[in-house]
Amino acid sequence: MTSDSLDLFGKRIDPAVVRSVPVMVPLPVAGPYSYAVPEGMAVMPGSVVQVPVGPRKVIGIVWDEAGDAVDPKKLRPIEHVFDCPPVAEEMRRFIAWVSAYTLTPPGLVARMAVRAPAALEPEPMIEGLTLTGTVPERMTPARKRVLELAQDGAGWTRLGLARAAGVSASVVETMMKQGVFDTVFLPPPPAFGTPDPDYARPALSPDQDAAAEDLRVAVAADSFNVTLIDGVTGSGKTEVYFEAVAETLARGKQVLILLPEIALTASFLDRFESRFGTRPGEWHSDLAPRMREKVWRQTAEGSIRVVAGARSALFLPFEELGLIVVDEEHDTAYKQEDRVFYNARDMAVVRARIGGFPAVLASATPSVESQVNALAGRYRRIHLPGRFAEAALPSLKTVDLRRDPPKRGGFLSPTLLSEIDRTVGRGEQALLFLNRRGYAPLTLCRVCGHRFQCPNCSSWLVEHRFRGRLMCHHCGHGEPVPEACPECGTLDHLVACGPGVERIAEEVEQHFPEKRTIILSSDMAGGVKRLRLELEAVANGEADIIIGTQLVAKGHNFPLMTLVGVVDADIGLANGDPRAAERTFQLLAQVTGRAGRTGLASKGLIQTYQPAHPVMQAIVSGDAEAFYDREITEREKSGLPPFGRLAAVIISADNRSDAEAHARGLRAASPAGRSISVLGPAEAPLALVRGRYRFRLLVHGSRADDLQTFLREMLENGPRQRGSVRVQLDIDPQSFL
DNA sequence: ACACTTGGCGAA
DNA sequence: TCGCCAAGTGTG
Repeated sequence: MTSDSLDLFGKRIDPAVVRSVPVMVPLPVAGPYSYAVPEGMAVMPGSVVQVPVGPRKVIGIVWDEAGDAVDPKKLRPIEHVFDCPPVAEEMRRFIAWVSAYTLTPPGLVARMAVRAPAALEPEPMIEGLTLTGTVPERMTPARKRVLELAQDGAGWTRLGLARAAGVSASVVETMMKQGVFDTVFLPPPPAFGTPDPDYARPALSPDQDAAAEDLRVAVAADSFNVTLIDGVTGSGKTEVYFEAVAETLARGKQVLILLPEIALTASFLDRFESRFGTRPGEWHSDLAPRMREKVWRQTAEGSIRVVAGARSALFLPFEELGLIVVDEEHDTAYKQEDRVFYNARDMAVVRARIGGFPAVLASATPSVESQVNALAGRYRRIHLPGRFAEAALPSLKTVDLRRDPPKRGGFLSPTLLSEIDRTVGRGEQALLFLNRRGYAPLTLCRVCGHRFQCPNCSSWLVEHRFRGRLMCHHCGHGEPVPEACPECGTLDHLVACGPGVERIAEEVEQHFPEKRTIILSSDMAGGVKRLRLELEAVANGEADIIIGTQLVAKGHNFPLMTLVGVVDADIGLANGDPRAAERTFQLLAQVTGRAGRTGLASKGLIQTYQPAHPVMQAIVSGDAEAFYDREITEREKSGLPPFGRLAAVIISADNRSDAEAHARGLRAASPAGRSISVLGPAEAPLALVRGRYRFRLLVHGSRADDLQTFLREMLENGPRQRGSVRVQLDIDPQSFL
């Protein structure tokens, strides 16, 4: 090969005449790479292709604009164009926007849109049968039945026909051999039925009907708008936004319903089915690979009209999306905190804006930022005033733990215990809520005071008595509970401090030994499947007293539940998180909302040391508006999100001392009023989880060269992308509208 | 992201 | 001097 010709496809070609296209490859690089298009290959922007990168092959998307220019001699050919609909222009713009906003290399965002590799080729055709007109050599009753069924036409498979006729497969086989049937190839049947907007129109209350009409208007406008719909749990938000879904379907467009942790909300699929006559397409992380492919493909081809999915469903290749609903919009599960950092609720709004269609955010306890957007008029607001039909709101009271303390060694106050007694005595269910897994959140040695700490991340190890282990809830580290203190060697002097759900269960069993007690905790053995079964068992009344963590706050319906006791409402109020009050309010409102859904009179008792705290006041009085107003004012005062400017930077480097050195330089360069914190790789995620920082920076030690310049520039001009440095905005409600 | 190369350090 | 592993580099 001479230096100025290119050995492409075995022919020498003048590089000047090789056609090349930009291809977005799934690598953390600044832009698309250029590839040669072999003669006879047809590609267009959006085509999904296989290209070589170094020694491996990757899936890429043909892009619109070229990246950095490259020496034509380096061009390598596209190896394959997948036989699937090209990634739509809307989706490509969305990918580019998300990349810029989250400061993630575009290739890594693009990768999320083509993550069902086998779906890129058409689904294999199914072998079907048609009648040839030939009659069987001997007519038997079985053969006759088969023939009769086959008359009515299309789409029989060998097995399906045999089964429908009630004969064995060999009957059909023999008939085929005799030439009665021809085999034809049929397209595979759609994995999901077509939802019918008129299947079961619900009976709505006047309030709900007005809200539904309001949403229908928003959908009918056929343009970008955002509606925030709120109302207490049980007020019928789902029924109302289903009407927006129906309207969109009637207009021939597809719908995406985002749900947090869909794996656990089977009841949602049932509700959808009873309204629309069929289940929606499902999309979440533990979907079987085969189903994943089907859903991806059929969403792209338009045979799936509605997808209910977790946050990653935002990147599905809808053919003609016309509405996104974000249910439980306040839920933190919408934040993806690895690789590409994004909040699916915000990106859903962006997706809608790019597509020019409406978005609906629904929650009984909206996030403060959505509240702000509604108040500022950027979002339309629909409020559902009360519960529907006979369902009464629980009457809520605080229990002042200072005046009404539990017995020594216990965590349940006499007031709460006697209320549990009364409730289960009537054959109803009581839920005790405590957002702490395990037995005790801290273990120490009574002799020397040694506290068990995680070797990786400096948080306390949580005792799990069932498993006999000490676990780190932050990084997953676990070790057996030792018999002797590792510090002073004393035997049997370890003491558990504070309650976890296991310990509350122990206390409950002491008081109510004859009652059926169950713990519902996300880390119980048996995983998601078992948990789903247990939730169902509880709903069917197979337990009297339920002790649950956070997950019981999430949308499950327990018809017999008439008492909710919050064991310690103050958890999480004093952890330095600027959103602590908001989170606590949401959690308490959601968990107390579990009671009384089917009309039985119900109660909520909230144990707290701070009955005068604004959160407790708001919960007990039901005055959410006042609480939000206060929260917003507080944030304005403190300059915290969503109103603040850059508050802090976390540097997480492989090498802590490198990070410190960078930070020293940065502090010198930083404009006044902006603080910078440096945390090592282990501490940074913990601080982020606690929400103390608005900005994060993950710096990979080996690529830190540009860090100094990058950060200085960012502090002065706002975020930009550079190298492999990644920055995430926590919340900034104005910047994406 | 991932495969490959480089360079620093401990054992031979 | 070798061999190993962490750090660094390039991919079209």
